[in-house]
Amino acid sequence: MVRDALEPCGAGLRPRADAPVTQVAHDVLGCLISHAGVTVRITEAEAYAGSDDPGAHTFRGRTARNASMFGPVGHAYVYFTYGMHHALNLVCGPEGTGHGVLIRAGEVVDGVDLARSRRGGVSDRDLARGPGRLAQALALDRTHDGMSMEGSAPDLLLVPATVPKCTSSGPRVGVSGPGGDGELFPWRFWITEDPYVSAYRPAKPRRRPARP
DNA sequence: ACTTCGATTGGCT
DNA sequence: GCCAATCGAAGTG
Repeated sequence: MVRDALEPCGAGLRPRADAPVTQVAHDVLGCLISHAGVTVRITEAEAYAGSDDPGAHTFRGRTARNASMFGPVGHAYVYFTYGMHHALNLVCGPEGTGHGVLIRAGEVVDGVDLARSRRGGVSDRDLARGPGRLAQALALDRTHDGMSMEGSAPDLLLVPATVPKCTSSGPRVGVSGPGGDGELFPWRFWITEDPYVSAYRPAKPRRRPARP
């Protein structure tokens, strides 16, 4: 079995609770994820490991915002950030650990017209190239936080497709502090040389306020 | 109650 | 390359 970190679940797949979150982030590459009439082939994902991971939203424990990350696998964590963007995670690991995989980018392979209308005339390459863009293409917002990937008609469907020829890993995007150290947490995974992978940007250094 | 800033994006220099 | 947008979560007092 090639994708050991995923298991059958209703009409599709879900992360295995006993699989390392990094392996899930790798194994979702090349899979198809569908919501609201659009299907995306996943090209890039990042692992976040709860209380073990200073870069994770769940590092400091459960809050109203991140509660769904502490739930069981087979559900999504969708959060709102920067006052305007949403991002999609798959809940991973044993219930209560707060582990998850951020789906960072992909190629729209079905429902292209719908995705274009949601994304307002950008190039097809940019329809879902980046976490905020991908969430917009899939029409995801906070109302979808906690949605199920299970059942015969799940809210979010993950299915296998062609396994990528070659994958790469490296530091996570936009993660500052200890969790941003690629040597400790090289937990961004992508399909090597795929044009639908987002551009890497280092975390912006924290600016100190000027003191008069 | 108040302040800071974010797992980002798009527009402009 | 640089920065404004935009708002709520989380941290501080």
